[in-house]
Amino acid sequence: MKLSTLFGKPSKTDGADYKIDSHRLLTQAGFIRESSAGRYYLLPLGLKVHDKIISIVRKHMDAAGAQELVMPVLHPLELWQETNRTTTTGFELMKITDRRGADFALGGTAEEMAVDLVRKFNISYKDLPFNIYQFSMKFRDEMRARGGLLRVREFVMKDAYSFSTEEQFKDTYEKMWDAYKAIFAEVGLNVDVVAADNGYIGGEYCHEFVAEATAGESRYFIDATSGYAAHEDVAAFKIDDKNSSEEQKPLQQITAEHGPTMIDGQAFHNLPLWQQLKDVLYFDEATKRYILAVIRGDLDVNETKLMQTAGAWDLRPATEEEIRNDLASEPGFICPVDFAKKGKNTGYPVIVVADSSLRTVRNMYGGANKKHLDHVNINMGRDFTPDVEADIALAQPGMLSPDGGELQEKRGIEVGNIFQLGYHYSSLMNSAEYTDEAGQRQKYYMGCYGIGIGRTLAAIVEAHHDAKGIIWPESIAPAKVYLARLGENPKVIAAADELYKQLQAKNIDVLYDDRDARPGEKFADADLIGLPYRVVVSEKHLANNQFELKERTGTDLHLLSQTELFAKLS
RNA sequence: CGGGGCGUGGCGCAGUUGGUAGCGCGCGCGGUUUGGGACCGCGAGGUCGAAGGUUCGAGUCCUUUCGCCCCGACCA
Repeated sequence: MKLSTLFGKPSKTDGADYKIDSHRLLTQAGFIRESSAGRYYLLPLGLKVHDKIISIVRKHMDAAGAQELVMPVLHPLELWQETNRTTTTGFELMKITDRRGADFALGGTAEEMAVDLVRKFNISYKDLPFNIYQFSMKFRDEMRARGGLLRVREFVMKDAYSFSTEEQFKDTYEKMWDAYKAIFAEVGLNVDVVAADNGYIGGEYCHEFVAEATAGESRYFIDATSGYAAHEDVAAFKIDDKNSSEEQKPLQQITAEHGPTMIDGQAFHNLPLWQQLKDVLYFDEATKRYILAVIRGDLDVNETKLMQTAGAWDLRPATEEEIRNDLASEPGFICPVDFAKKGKNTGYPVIVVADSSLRTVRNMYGGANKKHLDHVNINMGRDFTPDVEADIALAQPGMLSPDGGELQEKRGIEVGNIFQLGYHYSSLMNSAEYTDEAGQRQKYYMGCYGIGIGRTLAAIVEAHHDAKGIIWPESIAPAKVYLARLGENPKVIAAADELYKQLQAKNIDVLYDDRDARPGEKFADADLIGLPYRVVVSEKHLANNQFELKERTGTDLHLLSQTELFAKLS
């Protein structure tokens, strides 16, 4: 590669719109260019890195026994209808119609396609387990693209789908876990493996591989002493007892002229926040139910946990009109004691979900479903009985993990995940079965495993850069050596040209800066592009038959003979 | 989708009470330079996001619309 003819040269100026280092550096150094929001051109340098990441992923997937194939990008829409995912995906499905009027979804993930392929082969237990994967462009009509390559609308994903019996699954899942650890280690990323919510993909448990980064969007908690790690959506914690041994006092209603916030209530009663009963009313559009979440006043409702326990899909806060007119209560004074069982006008049912924290507190205070009327000495079980009692609370930094250590909050980039899908898809789709030893048809047990290649690339830059530019780990650098010649002395040019040829002959990837540019510009671009080694050919050192070598990570300049140079680089 | 901001050469920006578009970087050519982003000269490059309107006249005023960025609800 010669820089003089490279398409996509580095640029001195940067745009003002880049908020994230990887976005700015990758653009400035000539790796990517934006097309429209969330859609990027991958330029020659960027593609080299992208390809290297893919090779590493492929190597470890193959080693784990997975088999690569390619699926169509356009998915017959009937398949998505078969699993009811045309409306329930977390991302907007993009659709397209061909000339005959057949509807397709632009693939954003491919569980249905994988099942559809497998069921065409009428498999038996002898074929299990197996794992098939592909690298392909995924389309997601994200509500908001952001952060350069961190969150885009089109990206290459490695997606794998495993098929097995339930007994075999654990081994497959662990193999993928190990493969992912190896992949991210090899590309230079430290990742935390965190328990996460499986969302629209279905299934019962999953893990995200998160590269710690301030620019990341995922918030998660870890307990450094035990290794417990969980996304904030699912993070569990030990609940501290407050006054559960206190004697239950008689329930009372009192006039309470105060505003609608928690703070107003606390100030009025002059009691601790934890003794207040927090009530949050939601409506689930998917199942047409009101969900009243009740929790200790010092905690917040975790909507992901709430949706899981209540079986809700499409949760939104109830409006003031619904609270007043349909449920005969009052914003700021909602209380599960004598709360409506269903909407007066709509008839929609109400279910009350109580957080486990309410077991730790007695004689709570809270509203009485009328403006300026409060209850005191509310006790769960005596004064109201929830329909469901579960952990629906958001973890907070400093709380104790289920293992007893302190929870630390971290931020990171989710670069991969592994899902247990279980029988989710094989139950929803027809003929998703194999024949067992006894000749009986059985549903197979599935898992799926994704890695975003572009996001991984961006995460690597987030983790490896300085004020001057990118610092590529050697495993995925677009080339190993940045060769710069200084000045236009014919002897220097000849020597540099010769060195370039010899490096290529020895299969050392080299980017040759053969431009007629000043030294400062070449050094600046070398730092910006961030190859592991910089070799300089100059009049000054050529007189002694020496070349200068510098590592991107260091500041020392080494003067070496050509033999020494090759020894160092190969 | 809700809230905020912005659209003027490739990039970053200026453009006053409406009067027919300019600066820096970059790019091309010539020259002087050459160890941390040099300098001189010449030059190319813009339907001012789009459509409609007001006006003798619109980058500027009005309406509509499209795109982009940031914050929030989502995810590889």
